[in-house]
Amino acid sequence: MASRDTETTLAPPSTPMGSKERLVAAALSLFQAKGYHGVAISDILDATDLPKGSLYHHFPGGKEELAIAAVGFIADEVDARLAAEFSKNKRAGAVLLELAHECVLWLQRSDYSQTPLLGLLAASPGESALSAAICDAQKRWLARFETALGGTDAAHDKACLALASLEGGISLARMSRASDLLIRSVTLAALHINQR
Amino acid sequence: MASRDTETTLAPPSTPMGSKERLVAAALSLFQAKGYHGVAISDILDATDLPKGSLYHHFPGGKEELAIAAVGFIADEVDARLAAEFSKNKRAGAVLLELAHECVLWLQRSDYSQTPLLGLLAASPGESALSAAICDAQKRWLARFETALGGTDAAHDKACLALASLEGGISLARMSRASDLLIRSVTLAALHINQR
DNA sequence: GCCGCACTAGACCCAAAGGTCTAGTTTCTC
DNA sequence: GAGAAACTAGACCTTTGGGTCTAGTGCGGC
Repeated sequence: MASRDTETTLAPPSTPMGSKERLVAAALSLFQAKGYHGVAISDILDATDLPKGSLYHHFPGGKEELAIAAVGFIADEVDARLAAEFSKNKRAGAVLLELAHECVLWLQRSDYSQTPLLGLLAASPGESALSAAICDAQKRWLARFETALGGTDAAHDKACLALASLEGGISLARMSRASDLLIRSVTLAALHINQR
Repeated sequence: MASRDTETTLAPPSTPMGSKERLVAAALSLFQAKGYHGVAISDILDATDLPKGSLYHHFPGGKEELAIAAVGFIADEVDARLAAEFSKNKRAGAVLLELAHECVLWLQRSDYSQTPLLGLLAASPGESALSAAICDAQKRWLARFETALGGTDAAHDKACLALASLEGGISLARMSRASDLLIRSVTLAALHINQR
């Protein structure tokens, strides 16, 4: 799954290939903009110009299965990205800031309608497989930061702050349509994380 | 509106009086748990044991007007709370931590289904009056922290980090059903905020 | 050439969504 | 105690939701 080339953005592939990929890309983008319940199947169909039959062929589980696939996609995307950055021995704070800047671009490009990452998906049906997928994604990202920060208990704390300031900052920025709110919080968090 | 006595919790009033107040309380709680689109009018009606007529009598604007009222309620609540705490000359970090601990209680009491504050509401119809209400609430809270921190530019940054770590931390904690993630990020943020 | 498969196509279905409307009932006010 | 407001009650309507199903289409192997 996700046979991406060496792109570096968090965006869905610019030239979606098969209809399955197109469905995932459109679903991800819509879910990030309006949340799970805010997106109708027909919205996704409209965005992809695909008929219902295709969707239910590729995702017999319907909306939820598609959402899970979308979460899995972005989870892999970010995870791979983090792995790549950390493998260059960059400092955690720098990686965090870089990620934030990319999110800003992403926000601005979509006129603040889309929030990258998982924030909005959280309003998903409780106790479902989808929640589990989201939770899993977050755990993986958290783990990346944690190990990059040394794996100690303090590292765990810092990793939490990193992700929290990112997701929270995105939320702030999105609502106020002001990307500097994201940058401010993440910059400060990065500063703290890099200490010692 | 919100003729609350001297309670100190973020929770809706324990003894809701009129049906209008009950509607707002139930709506707030449901919206915080499942997001705007995740809640059906009938859910709110079920929760309050009120007929449709009552809802549309008090809120002719329907679901959105009710949501705006709910946002206004929590906005006032938190704002008043912040004002009270800061008037005692408490340090901003301490106030933030206190707030976080209350959120933890709130999360645990609702079995991690509810997120206090506005996080989930964000998945609201874009460009609506509701978004404006949410944005306004966030601005007010941000301003409280900012002035309490001295009103400087650095204070603004710190205020952003405070709110971001809170909202982001709640999101992390909720998804993983682990309140320590919230505490960890906020504690670290508070530490940084209190510096200098 | 034709069989089978992966996929497209979209009509169709039922339940639930948000909202309207008209009757009641209560509760003030005078 | 009469009349008007404020509020409750719930039947009803319309649209949209997610999902099913059957028919078709293109394309591979043999």
